[in-house]
Amino acid sequence: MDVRTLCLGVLSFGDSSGYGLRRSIKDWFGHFGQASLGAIYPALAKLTASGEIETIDNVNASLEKRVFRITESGRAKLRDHLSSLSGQETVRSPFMAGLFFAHLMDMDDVHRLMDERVAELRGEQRRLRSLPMTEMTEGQRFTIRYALATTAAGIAFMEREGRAIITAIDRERDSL
Amino acid sequence: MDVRTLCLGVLSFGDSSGYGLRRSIKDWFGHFGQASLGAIYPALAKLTASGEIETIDNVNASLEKRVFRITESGRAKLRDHLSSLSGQETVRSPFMAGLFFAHLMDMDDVHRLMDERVAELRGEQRRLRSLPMTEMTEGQRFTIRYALATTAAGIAFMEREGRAIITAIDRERDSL
DNA sequence: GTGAACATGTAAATTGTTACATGATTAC
DNA sequence: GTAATCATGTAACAATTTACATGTTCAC
Repeated sequence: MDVRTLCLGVLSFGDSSGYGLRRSIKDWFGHFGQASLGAIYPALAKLTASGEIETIDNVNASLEKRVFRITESGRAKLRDHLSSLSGQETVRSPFMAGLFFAHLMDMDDVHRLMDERVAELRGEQRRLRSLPMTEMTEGQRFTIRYALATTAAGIAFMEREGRAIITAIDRERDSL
Repeated sequence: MDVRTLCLGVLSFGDSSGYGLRRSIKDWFGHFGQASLGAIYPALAKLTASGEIETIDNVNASLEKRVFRITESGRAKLRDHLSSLSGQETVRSPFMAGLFFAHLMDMDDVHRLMDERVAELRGEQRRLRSLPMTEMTEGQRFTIRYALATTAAGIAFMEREGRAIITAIDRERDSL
């Protein structure tokens, strides 16, 4: 899902500003997509140009804030995108990349990388658990439970094998 | 990890052609990174220009094949990259995106998406299990076991809740 | 008053995908 | 002979990150 579709997705639940979209994408969609502000604003410009979203009148004149609303045409486009989705997931994991090459790294860096990963996983767990599950659709809850299941598996694995691997890598290095 | 570093990573284990790199990245690194041919060839050109890799003499003259080898400078650069890695992982999951918006989709598409996801997970499991674990370093084995743990959790979740969610979404839709 | 968070936008640079274009080798 | 796989490379296009540039509002 690209940034344009991510924006349409958030807006399908309610109006938002560009800045608000960044928060929403991070908070609600963090487990399946991400977008930075520098990508969101141009995306909103394109969506406006193609009539998929529109700006609604600004109540607060002092604060320069534009609030966007999805149009019927935008909803149709969102539906279109959804029907052509695939089950392929892409993962970019600097953590695993590092460990794959742990034999080339300082032990301190390996250690730091593992600590950071555990912290990330716990943060992700916290984020997912803080989402308002009761107000969500079945599908939304499903994705959160799915993400929680894999996150929990990651944490469990790190707790089970994290400490041991550090000493194992260290031992292995001595023997090489 | 960008494509350049991915290429250096493969080459740190042995010489390879551009085409061979694509296979290796897919087969060994599929759980933490990916690269297409259209990205690999330009990356190799840049790495050659900066002296991080070099072409070695071609045995077979009829087949237009260039074999690359990492240089000492390339190994140093790889080490540099590795020491600045972070624990943050980015996931792009059209599958979860789709389910998050399942209330806007055709039931057929939801069904297909789930089938595709399970097939992907099983394929990933097969790939990971077919890797030559005994010939690997501790760190490499760790990443594979980690990836297998999260993949297994995904499969288990789908088996446990996959069928139920389809009927739940359908029921929910009727009630809206 | 000061720092965090809110708020918008642009631009350079990089990065990457997909498709195009071409041809050899291998296994059936 | 024909399909799959091996093999290289370019180019158009799309997408994205990071940094720059600016200003407001809110809570302490």
